[in-house]
Amino acid sequence: MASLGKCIQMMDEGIGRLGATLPGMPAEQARLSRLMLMTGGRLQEELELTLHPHKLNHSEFLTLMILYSRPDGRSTPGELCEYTSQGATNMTRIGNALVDRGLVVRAPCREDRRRVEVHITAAGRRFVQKMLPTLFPRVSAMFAGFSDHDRRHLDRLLRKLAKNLDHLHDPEAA
Amino acid sequence: MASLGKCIQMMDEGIGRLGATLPGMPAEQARLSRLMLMTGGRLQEELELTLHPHKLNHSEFLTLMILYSRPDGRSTPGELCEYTSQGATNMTRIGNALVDRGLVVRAPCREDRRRVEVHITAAGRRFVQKMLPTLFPRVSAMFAGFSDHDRRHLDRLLRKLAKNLDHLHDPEAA
DNA sequence: TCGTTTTATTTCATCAATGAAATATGAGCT
DNA sequence: AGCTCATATTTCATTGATGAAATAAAACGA
Repeated sequence: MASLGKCIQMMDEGIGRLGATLPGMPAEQARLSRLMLMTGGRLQEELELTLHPHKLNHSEFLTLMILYSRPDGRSTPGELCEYTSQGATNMTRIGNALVDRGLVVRAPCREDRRRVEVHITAAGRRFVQKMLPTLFPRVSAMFAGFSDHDRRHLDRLLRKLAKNLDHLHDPEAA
Repeated sequence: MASLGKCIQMMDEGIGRLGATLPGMPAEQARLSRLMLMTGGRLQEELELTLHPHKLNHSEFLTLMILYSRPDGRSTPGELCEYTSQGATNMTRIGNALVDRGLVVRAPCREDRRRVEVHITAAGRRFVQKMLPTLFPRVSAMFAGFSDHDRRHLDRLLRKLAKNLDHLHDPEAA
């Protein structure tokens, strides 16, 4: 696997030559897109690599973390679908996987019995408290050398990009 | 599919509560990781959506673009593997797909006949010249409202992040 | 009560991507 | 010539994810 640095260098040269021959090309924006795709992709690999020993995939991890970080530790499959960008079929599967491991339980919802409530269990909380800190050193290392200023800038720019991406599909939404 | 904005809001609340209960958590770095994962993922979906009508997947597109942007329009499977992060088996498949569509041709390499040279064809060039500009409006829209300053900042910060990610796996490499 | 809608699950079918190992060919060295 | 390494392809298998449609149960409205 080539280093990101190598790939980026390659990309820089390529876009340099491309911009010279294709009139009207937004070269700087294209470069930023590629940078986002490359670093984002590598970051995701990194996360999945770290999750693997804990037998979690990204969706399961995300689902569990949503539940853990909720004040009441619960949600419904429908809501979880929303925030994890998963289909309903998949969310049932994710729920099954987490239930099988005793990390969450399902319970019928009192107010609306069509719904199901997914609760994180005490074992689920313990699991998160053990596994999450193993991510901390890696996350810190990723942003080594970033000043407070850098972090605020990156935060701001990524949110701006996210907003533009939202507009791309639904120009009306906030 | 929930908007990125909604997901980010959710994430902010979650990390806020998490940071309060888990001592030693690098909350700001975690937030940036999530932002990178979310926006990077959405950006990738965006790209693949745009590529789909042209019957290209990401790897095929990348491979074709590398060839197109080379001064001599050629490379070898091995080198292409490097820069696309694909295995050799996959690169053979990608080559087959592009050859079948007449966008590239394979030729034996004169200096080292174990190698194969992959050349972009005239039809391949025409294809790129037609399809690539269809991406321009989207790419521009993604970075709408970004000043030159913003773009330079984002560029710099992403490269810094990329370098850190490289170090994470090979602390010796440049 | 009946019909419609919402919510979740189950069933079934893919589909896409990937990759390890065996194979074929040629380079390079002694 | 004979051995080892490098390069690409082929074969075979798997995994992993994903999702459409049918099903079940309950809310909601006329």
